[in-house]
Amino acid sequence: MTEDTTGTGDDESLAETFWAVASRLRRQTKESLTPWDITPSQSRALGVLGRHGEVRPGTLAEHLRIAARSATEVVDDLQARGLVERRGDPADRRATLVALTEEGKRVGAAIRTARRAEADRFFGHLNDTDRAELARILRTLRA
Amino acid sequence: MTEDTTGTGDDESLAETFWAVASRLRRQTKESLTPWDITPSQSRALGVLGRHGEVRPGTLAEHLRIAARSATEVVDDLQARGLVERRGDPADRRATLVALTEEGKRVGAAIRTARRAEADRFFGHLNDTDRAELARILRTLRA
DNA sequence: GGATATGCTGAGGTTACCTCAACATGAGGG
DNA sequence: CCCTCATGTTGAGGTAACCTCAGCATATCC
Repeated sequence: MTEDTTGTGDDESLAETFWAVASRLRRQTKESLTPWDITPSQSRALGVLGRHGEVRPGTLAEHLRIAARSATEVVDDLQARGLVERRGDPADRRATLVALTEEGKRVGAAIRTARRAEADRFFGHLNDTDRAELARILRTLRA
Repeated sequence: MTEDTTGTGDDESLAETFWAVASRLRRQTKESLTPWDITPSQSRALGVLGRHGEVRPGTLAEHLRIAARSATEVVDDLQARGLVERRGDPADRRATLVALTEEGKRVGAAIRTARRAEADRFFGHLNDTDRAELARILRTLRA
């Protein structure tokens, strides 16, 4: 009853396996970003900005599913690297709008390409059917 | 070629979706452990110890897929909570063996039960087929 | 126009990792 | 037997990515 004693396989549950995969993906993602000296969370923010144009920090936070305060931090870092800029929101003087700079757009596009290649490498071990299945199942779980 | 523009779904890639799910799972896992004041990584270590009996920190690190130094840290925390103890390895005086205390075994078992329930809640939105598919696909990716 | 809500950010904390280097011990060669 | 080299653990110090709580400015509504 002591379940697997099959050498190296160290999974007990779906969750364990999930985390092992997550860990692997995180490492690889991080590595694929080294040319730009950008962290994964910064790159995710660039992605959102690329897709949505200028947004307020709070909105960015929602898209990234993190606390508003944490979005401020990511924006700080990106701004320090000259990839985004803050403008006052004309509609609400409490608020700020975050937008990509020209450099930010260029880097964002380059990263998108690289990430796609990286994802292909990572998820490329799967055939098309499995990849589609995985996507579908994950979307269910995301809700 | 700009793929989805389908409203609220903020996914660009499989990877994005994956991380959204990971984030959700992490929060839920963390919450389910609050009764014991144990962090997720500590609980993973307890799991390994429960399955493998006494192991050296280095071995523990391999199972957890982290650096040896990081395993030391986890063991420190567990020891401070009285859940594991260190014994000298009689076979090699450089080495240490980490083993569960009685309390550690009890807590480990309780956590295992709770985690199973939590995983059921999380992955329970899936039907059996999807759950099996997910497990299979993740195992492929873990390699 | 005064209470209350909203948007952002400073301060400070946490978790889970990492690397690098020190130190003790083990193991093999000469 | 001693010397070199490998191995196991840990101290020191660092990082990314989050968090909460409190403060300030502005907006909104009665």
